[in-house]
Amino acid sequence: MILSKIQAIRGMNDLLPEQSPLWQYFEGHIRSLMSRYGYQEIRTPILEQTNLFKRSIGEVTDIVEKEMYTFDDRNGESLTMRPEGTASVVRAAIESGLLHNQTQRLWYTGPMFRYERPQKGRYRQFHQVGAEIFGLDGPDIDVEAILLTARLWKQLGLTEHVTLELNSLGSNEARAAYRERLIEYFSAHMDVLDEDAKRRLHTNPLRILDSKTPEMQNMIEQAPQLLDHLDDDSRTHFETLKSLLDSAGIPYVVNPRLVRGLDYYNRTVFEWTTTALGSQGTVCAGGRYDGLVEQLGGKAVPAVGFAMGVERLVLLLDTLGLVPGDLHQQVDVYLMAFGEAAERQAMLLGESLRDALPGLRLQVHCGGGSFKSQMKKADRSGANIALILGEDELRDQKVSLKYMRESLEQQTLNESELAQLLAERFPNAR
RNA sequence: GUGGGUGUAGCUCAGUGGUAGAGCCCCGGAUUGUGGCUCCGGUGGUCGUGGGUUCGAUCCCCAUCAUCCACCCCA
Repeated sequence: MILSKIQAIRGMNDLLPEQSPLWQYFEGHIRSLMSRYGYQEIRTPILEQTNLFKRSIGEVTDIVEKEMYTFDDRNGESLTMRPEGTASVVRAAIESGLLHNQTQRLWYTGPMFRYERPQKGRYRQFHQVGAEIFGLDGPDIDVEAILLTARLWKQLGLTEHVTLELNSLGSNEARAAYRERLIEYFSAHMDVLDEDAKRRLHTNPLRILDSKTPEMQNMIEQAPQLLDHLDDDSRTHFETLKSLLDSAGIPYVVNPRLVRGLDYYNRTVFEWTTTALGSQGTVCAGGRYDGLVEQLGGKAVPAVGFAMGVERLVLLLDTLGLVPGDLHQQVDVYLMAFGEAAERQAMLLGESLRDALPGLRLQVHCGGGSFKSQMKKADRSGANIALILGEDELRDQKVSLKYMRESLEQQTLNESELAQLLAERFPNAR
């Protein structure tokens, strides 16, 4: 009788051993980078009260309307698996008093959940790395956030493959006023609007500017420009931002149609995009959200942040062949043993080598098998050195050392000679 | 939610209306304690699932599920 197989939930993937070194490589860069800029890690629960996301992301956004994993807890309270990280971080920061008369530079990473049709670079459980900075309202901190991401691209070899797009949404008031003007303008051109545009007219009119429908292009060209309706402060903020980026040597493209999908943004918004991933081209996006803290019940505090999609970036590295070659080599030394007494000895030798060389990646063979089969496993492990503990070695209290990848002669050593040789050979192991 | 492609061995894929094959992987041997190359042998599949047509379906038809890509939207 064959039982039906239980499969992973649609759009939720296992990270298999073959892929994990690449993820660790990426995460390693993130950790050190954040620390180099003085950002502190924050971890928040995956589940939150549903209202948190409704109040922050916006009731009429796609995310809230149809993409959230929402269900009732056993006590009847509505819970939601976080579709993004900012709302939770703001909630936690307010709740713990982190925003009381102080600035904070925070970062986070973890899984996010959105009920969407999966496709390349888009999954129902996906991972983001993000940063949120509170208590600073100048363009200098916006630039810092961008510089941080630019440095990451440089470290990963991605600089030439990504483009920075910039826009300013203005103050919340200016944005609201512009929104009304847009609705007015589009309403006067109802005959040209397609289905999508009509649907969005009163929910997210700014999005209509992004439409690719050919018949609408002329009309969109003539539409009032967001950048022409900025308030003076926002204009100055944006001009300074651009000038700081210029002096830092960071190229960018001003995209007047760049509108983020979440309601809480104001002033600076930016996206890093690539053309190498098909239709999901955004690998990192962020912006300023000066009103959100207050909106979620805190004292008004300016804030800026960004989030990047880990799956997309890992995929990009893979696609572009930017994965370091030695990443998949997971073992330095493979220790084989033949016969019960030697196996017992090998286990002890392994532990003693790990005591002496904490950084050494040593795999001890288990499960017996012929000389040939163990040698084969040593080869497949990727180890540069194989250690052999057989009858002869056991009798002489020695270990044979064989170089698997170089034409160096095999040696027979006692344990202290062995430890010394390995220490020289793997300087980082000590 | 909409559209299209694909589901055959662990993986990558051939194939035919008469119940299946290759390469890789894995195991063993040629080689008593020396891997990679070569050669030989072996394990492994209710051909996604359910129904229909048929004497007979892995193949044709329908449904369903999964997966991929695109739209929408987004990291």
